Amino acid sequence: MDLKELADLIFPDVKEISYYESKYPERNLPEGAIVTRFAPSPTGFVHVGGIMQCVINRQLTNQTNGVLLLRIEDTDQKREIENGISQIVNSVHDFGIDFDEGMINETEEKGNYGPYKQSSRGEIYRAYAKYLIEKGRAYPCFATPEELEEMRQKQESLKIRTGYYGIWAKYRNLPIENAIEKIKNGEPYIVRFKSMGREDRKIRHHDVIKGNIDFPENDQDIVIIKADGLPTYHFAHAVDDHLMRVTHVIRSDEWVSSIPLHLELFQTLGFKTPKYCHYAPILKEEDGKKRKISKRKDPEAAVSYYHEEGIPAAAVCEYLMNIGNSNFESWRRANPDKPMSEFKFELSKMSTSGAIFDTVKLLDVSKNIISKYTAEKIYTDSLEWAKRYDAELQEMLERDKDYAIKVFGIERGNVKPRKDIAKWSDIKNSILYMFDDKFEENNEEYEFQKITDKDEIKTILKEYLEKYYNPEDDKQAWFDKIKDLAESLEYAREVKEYKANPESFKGHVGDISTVLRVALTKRANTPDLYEIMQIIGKDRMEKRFAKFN
RNA sequence: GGCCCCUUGGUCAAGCGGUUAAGACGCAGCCCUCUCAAGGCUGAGUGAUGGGUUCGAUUCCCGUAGGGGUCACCA
Repeated sequence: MDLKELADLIFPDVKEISYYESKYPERNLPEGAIVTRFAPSPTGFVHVGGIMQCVINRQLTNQTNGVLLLRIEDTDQKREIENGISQIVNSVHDFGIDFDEGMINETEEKGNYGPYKQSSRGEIYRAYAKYLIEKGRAYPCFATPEELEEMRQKQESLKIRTGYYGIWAKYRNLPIENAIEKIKNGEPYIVRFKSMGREDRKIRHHDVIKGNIDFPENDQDIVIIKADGLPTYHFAHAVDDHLMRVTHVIRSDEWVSSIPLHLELFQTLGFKTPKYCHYAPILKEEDGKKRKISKRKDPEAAVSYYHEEGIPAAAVCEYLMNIGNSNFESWRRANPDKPMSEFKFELSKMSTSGAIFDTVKLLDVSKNIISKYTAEKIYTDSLEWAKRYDAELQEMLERDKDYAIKVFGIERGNVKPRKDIAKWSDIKNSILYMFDDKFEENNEEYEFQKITDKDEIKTILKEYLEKYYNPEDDKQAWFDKIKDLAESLEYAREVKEYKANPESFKGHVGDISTVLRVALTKRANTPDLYEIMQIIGKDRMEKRFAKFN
């Protein structure tokens, strides 16, 4: 009766691990290339934290000519959802990120280090589990869940550490022949790792982001193969990241406490440990306290939020990059036109404490990005958004493409482009008055600011159209004429002039142009009035002004 | 509770023993040949707390408090 026999009994038909070691050889990549992975469970949409991880992973692998792979961690089949994998691939793709290797939909994958779905890797995990049993570093455990629960309660009442370790590891030293007998009798069991660690010994680990961390050694005999035959996260992590030749494990810091375990697992399996990079998750403030941003409670955690609001994916990526490496912001200032991919991301510059997600700042980033777009791109992107979320806007944009592009071209395409759009859901309201039917439907009152006398307004509008407005004028001539009109009606040509002697005038040019602006748009604030008049044209201006006759 | 991590303005943060403690967002004010958006300038606002070490601590050490993570046959 020896370990080999026990191992053969538990895992009769598996390959030697040497088979897998040679099947998945070291990757032939340039010095310093980072191989990393995004490894979600297919339990629903990716959330911002996941996107942030992908943005960072993509940046790092691109800048080192490395590999980014998508591995699906579906070892908990209770939690799976329909089309979970496609949803992940698509939502990440929407942010401009694609994977070099891994799953591409529910069933297909690409790359030479697969399968990339853990539920398809059963025989691999079993091979390594068998190897551990043969080495005497794993063993079958027959404890029932009830037994385990009872043990935990006992430990709690004794105020000692909970878990399956030391004297509490009931089946750790079960004689092999007893184990074999129990298995032959059909008693249910799972496979546990046999830890050689001691809680009273310290280890120091260097995390790429967090720096040195000291922990007690792991001494828990954790489960490596569950009753369903699938591995636990910890075991799959070691086997997969080794076999996929992952160099950097970049994951949220909820995993730091598992580092001692993972280190022992890698060492016992004879694997080279990857570099660990634990980053702090994105937080949300609530009632003065910080907590991890949550898909259920926080709309901005779900990627669908950004689509619905019409915030460009590029803006979200840049904002997340900024959370990752705060020096990105100054790089972006210095390099306004370079693609984000040229920024050199550094893991060691990531913050060790979590950042609260700042939607206001995101909108500022977005505003800057959109300000660099051409009118055509704004047209295309906002139309695409409108098709999904705003039928009215879609109709407005589609009925005359050239006209819509002209509207988006107001104060755009010059050195100092207009910066007033932060998201596509903003634009309908800001261009409504450029469309006659929408302008007519608008029931708001005309809010003339300073000049409210009806006859005065009538005079201004009438005189302006009859004597002053000429569509051929350039902007300077156009403005000079408004000044001429102002002067003729006893308003100051210049605001300063008026301010110096307010009693000598009825008002100033600004008051006159406000009347024109409000009569034309029902808005007191609009972009450049000259351009608006150019686009609307004299005929339509006459119609709008005619209301005051 | 044990173990581990974190703590600079409202938010993101730079700094790595000597600084008037950067910068960005936000906020307030002023300026910019018409209103906005933008831009420019100015301003308010910061190292949780108590001890050390040191000529000198935001920076190093210890304690305290607060916050977070983790202690599953979930990842």
